Amino acid sequence: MIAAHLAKLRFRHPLSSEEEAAIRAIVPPGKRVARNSTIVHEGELLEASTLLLEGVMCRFKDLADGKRQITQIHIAGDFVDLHGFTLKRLEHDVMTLTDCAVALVPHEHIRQLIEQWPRLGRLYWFSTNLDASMNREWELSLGQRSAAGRLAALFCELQVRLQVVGLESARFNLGMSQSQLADSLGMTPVHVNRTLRHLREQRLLNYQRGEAQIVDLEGLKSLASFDERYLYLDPDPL
Amino acid sequence: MIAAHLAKLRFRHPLSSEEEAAIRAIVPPGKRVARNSTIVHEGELLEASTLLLEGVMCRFKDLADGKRQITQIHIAGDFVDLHGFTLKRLEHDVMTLTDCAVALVPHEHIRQLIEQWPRLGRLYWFSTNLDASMNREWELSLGQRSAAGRLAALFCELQVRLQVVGLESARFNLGMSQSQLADSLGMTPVHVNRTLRHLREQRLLNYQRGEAQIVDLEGLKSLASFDERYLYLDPDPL
DNA sequence: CGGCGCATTGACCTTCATCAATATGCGTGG
DNA sequence: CCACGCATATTGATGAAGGTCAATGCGCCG
Repeated sequence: MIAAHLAKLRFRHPLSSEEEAAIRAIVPPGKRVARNSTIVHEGELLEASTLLLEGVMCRFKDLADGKRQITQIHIAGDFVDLHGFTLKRLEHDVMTLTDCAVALVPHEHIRQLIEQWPRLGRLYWFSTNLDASMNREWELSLGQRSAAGRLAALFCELQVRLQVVGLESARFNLGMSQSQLADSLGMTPVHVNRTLRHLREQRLLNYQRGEAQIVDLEGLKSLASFDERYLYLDPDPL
Repeated sequence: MIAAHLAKLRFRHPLSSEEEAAIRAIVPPGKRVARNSTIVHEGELLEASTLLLEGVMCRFKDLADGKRQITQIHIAGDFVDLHGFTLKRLEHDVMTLTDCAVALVPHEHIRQLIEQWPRLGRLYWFSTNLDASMNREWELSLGQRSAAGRLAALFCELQVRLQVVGLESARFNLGMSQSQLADSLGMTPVHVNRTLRHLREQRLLNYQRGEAQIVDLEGLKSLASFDERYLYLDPDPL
C-alpha cells in the first residue's frame, strides 16, 4: 500500500527508480491500528512520522471548553505527521477515523534519505507545504462558505485526493460520524444532519453512517465554488 | 532589518556564526513597497521569495462571489512566501498592509544555501511548518471561537510574534481596516466594529484606524483561551 | 431483549449578517 | 487654508443562519 504514497508523489513530480527505491527502503512494514485510536498526542516528543497506508485519519485541536476543530483529514498515501520531522512535537493530536494500516518511519531514516537525495528533501518539503495549502483552503471554507458550501467543499476535496492516489472516489468510507463532520466544519451535529438531508434532497450527496456517495460532483463543485488549484495537481518539476 | 529574521530563527534554534553569515550573504538589499500593494499574484511563477524586513503584509484567497479570506498576517522577520520555493506557484495572493521594506531572495540562492548548510534547510522547513501551525490555529479560531474570541486570539498571536522579533508588542500599527479584520476573522465589517467597541468598553483592547493598543493582555488571553504552544516558542534543537 | 451511540426532528433562541443612514477623518486641488 | 470627495467608521433596525435544548427513533451488539 506504499503504492498510494508513491502515486501521490509522482502525481506532482516525476520520481527516478533510484529515488523510488530509496523511499521504499526506509518504509518499515505496516501495522494495523483500530479506528478511533489517538496515535499522536499533542506535545509528545516524536521520533518517527506516520505514513498512512490504508484507511482514514484526522488531526484535531481542542479548546479549553471542550470545543474541537478537526484541522485536516488524511487518506492512504498521506504522510500524516511529516511536519513532526522538523517540529519534533505537534500542537495537535492525530487519530484514526477508520481501521488503518500505518508505517512508522524513523526521523533518522528520513534525515539520511534527504541528505542522500536532496531533491526528495524538496519533494517532502513540498508535501508539507501542500498540507498547509489545504489548511488555508479550510480557513477559506470556515470563514466564508455557508454550511452547505463547506460540506460540499470537503467532499470535492476528498474526491480529488482519492482520485490522485488511485482509490475509488465516488463512493468511499470516511468513517466520520455527523458529530465529527461538525467538528471539521465548525458547525453543530444537528445542523450537519439538516444540511446533509438538504444535500441528499438536492441529489448532490448521500452520506450514511460514515459512507459517502457523491451523486452530483459538478453540483457540489458549483455549490462550493470549488477551485482545485489549491491541490497543486500540476506544478512544475523541481 | 534582517535582524528580525535572524531573531526569529534564533528564538527557536541556535545559529552558528557561519550559518548566520551564510544567510546574510543571500539576502539582497531591501526595497520599499507602498501599502496596499499586491506583491504576489495567485498562479504566478515565482523565482524568488520575499523576506519582510519592515511593515505588515497579509496573504488572502478570494471566492468566486467576491468573499475574501485573509489566511495569514506577516510581520517583520517573516519569510512571507518561502513556501513558494517548493510550490513554485501560490494558490493565494500576497499584499502589503502598511508601507513595507522587503528583500527578494532568489530561489537559486536558497537552493545553494540549503545544499551547503543542510541544517538551515531543516530550519527553513521548520519555518514553513510553523506557518502551517498558525493556519491550523486560525482554523480552530474560525471554526470554534466566538467573534470576540477570534479578535482576542488574533491580537494575542501578534503580541507574541512581535515580542519574538524584538518589536514593540503592546502598541503597534497593524494597518488593517475593520473591513480587513473582518476578512481575516470570517465576520462582517459591521460586526467587527461592534465587537471592537465591546473590547474597548471591557478595557481589553483599543483599535483605531490600524493602530492597535493592547490594554489587558491577560484578559484577551482568557477571552480567547489562548494557548501559545502552537507558536513553538521552545522546540528541541535540531 | 436491553442498552448505547448515533441520527433525526421540532421548537425556540442567539449570534451575527444585511440594509441603510449618518458621521468622521484625511488627502487633494483650488 | 478651505471645500470637497472618498474611504472608513459608527449606529440603528431588521432578518436569516445556525445554535441550543429536548424528545424520539434506529441500528447494532452483547
